[in-house]
Amino acid sequence: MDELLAQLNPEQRKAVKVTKGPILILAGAGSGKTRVITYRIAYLIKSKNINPKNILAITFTNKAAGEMQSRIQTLLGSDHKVWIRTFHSTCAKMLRGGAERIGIKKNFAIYDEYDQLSVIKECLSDLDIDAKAFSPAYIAAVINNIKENLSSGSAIESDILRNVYNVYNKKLAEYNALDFDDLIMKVVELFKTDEDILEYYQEKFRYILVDEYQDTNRAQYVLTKMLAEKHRNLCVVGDDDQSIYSWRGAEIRNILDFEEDFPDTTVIKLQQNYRSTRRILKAASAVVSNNEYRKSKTLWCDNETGERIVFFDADDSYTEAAYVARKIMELKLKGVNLGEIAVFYRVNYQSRLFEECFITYRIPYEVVGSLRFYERAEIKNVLAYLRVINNPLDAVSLRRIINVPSRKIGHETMEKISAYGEKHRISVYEVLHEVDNIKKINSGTRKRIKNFAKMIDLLIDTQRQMDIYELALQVVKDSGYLSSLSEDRTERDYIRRKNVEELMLSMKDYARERPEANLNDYLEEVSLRSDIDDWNESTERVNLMTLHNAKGLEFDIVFITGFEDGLIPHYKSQQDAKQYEEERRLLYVGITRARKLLHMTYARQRDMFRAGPSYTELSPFYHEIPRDVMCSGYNID
DNA sequence: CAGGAGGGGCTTTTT
DNA sequence: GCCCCTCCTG
Repeated sequence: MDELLAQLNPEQRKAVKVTKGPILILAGAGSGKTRVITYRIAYLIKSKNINPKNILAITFTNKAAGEMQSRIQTLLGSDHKVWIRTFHSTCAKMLRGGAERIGIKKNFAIYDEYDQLSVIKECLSDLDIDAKAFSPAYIAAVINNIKENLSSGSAIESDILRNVYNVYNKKLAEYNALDFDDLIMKVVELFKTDEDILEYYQEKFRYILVDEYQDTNRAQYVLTKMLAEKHRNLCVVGDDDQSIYSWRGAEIRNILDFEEDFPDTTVIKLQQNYRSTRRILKAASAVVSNNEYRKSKTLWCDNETGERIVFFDADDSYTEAAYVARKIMELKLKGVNLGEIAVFYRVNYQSRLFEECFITYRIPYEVVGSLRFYERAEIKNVLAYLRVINNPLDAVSLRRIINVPSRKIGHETMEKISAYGEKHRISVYEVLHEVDNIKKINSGTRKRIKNFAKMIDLLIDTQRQMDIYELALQVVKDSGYLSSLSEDRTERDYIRRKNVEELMLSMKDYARERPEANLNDYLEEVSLRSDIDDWNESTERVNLMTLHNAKGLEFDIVFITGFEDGLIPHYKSQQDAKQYEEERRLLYVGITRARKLLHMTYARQRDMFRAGPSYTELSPFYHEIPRDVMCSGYNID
């Protein structure tokens, strides 16, 4: 351990060795944060003889959790039992244990954004509200806001919205489902309801560490505080300059006011940057220093001066993409690994132009996110079958698959089924079993419904004898879904079939790696998985991703594209000063990902979907970057 | 009454 | 460019 500690600078060492009481580690970009966190956990176990079971570490993504797991494993040279998870996954696990205490069955489904929108649309149709007057997306934002802040529905002023909120939650309860924010909120509720459970976890997790603390929301903050209250060994790590999730309810306040919440806090600032060149760091610091709302700190470094930041002013977005492609070709010729190159953009749809261009230039690339695998229709369909088998009350999934592939059970029929269920206070799934009582449905349709129900029942019965892969195979065969995809010979169906095959393969891996896991475990993991989790660092491909996804990563060479007013900062963030500052932080995050070389590009014309090309303005943040660290990229020809 | 075809609308970021 | 909704057909 001493050997390890010797590798750290004095501040880092202090961050590892102060194990008692509340600690705030303000870790600037590239200051060796991950190393400090992993060493800290290893130190607790090895030098302080803390039982690994008594440590909880919360990360922002599953990917980060996985990396931390393996790093600690390497440091300790053995298996360990530290809980390293995201907030959502931590809460899901806690709820699997104690949910029944607050009226949730433990096979609850986890609803993602799209499932949530389905439920909201159901509410609107039930309540006869025009979706044009209140858009589902807006309502989702209202609902999430309430839950993220642990506020109550009664705080909603609009009668209509308050009503939707209540009906929405009632439906989730009927479906035995929780949305993302419920996961956190319900655990807080559980802790408030059952002191024994809270005490159990307080006793269990004597040492708590929360990474990316600047991106926690109110609910997560309260949860953390409850857990840490007894032993008070709470270490939070973050950087207010990298807070980029306020739109998801994150409160930068949580990190800025930590010392007020815990007056005896040890504050440690990690301000030496080991990642980027001086010029890159200078640009990043200059940009972010324009923010009012931050803890002041100064990053410094001993690193090389490095190349100037290359700024390219393109006539249009196609030229921009071509510039990036050509620069990448040049780099490749110089022997640069393509995996060390990343292209960042503000919004997902920007990836398309780069993809098209890279294909013509034959540049291998990998897009993180965009068309998210687990959100593709065919994948969601297969998973919906599994979700119904796991939790037949899950009406969103049931509705999704009852007519996929087509069983001639359409909209009208489903309306009748829902109405019947509503009237007799039973679930949709139960209605399927007494469909003969609904005379309004013709006998042919009733027969088809009964066949469907029989198939699901059979799958429910047999699931216990199979692993997840075998079950899914049974599902796609019995349901006729696989053959329906095979029948058509369009390109689209081919891709869908390929995707389903890929899903099946991943299930096979899952079943092999985690033989003890059940269907419930699998579905939970898949529901909480993010794009970045599935991304593997490759040496062969250029990485394309949003600025948000770039957080926590680093690359030798970075392209920040679409450096325009309206994209960076995004036009929807320009009214509000706080949101505007967040856009600046987003840029800061992007710049600080680069180790050696940074390109920034701006397209004077960009196709907006409807009207043809529209003219753009250079980002106002451009003028915040000191002239002397930049140069022009015009000399490409 | 299911389901395909065609028109209109809209695109931030994500656990 | 894609998704959703509507309208029309079978």
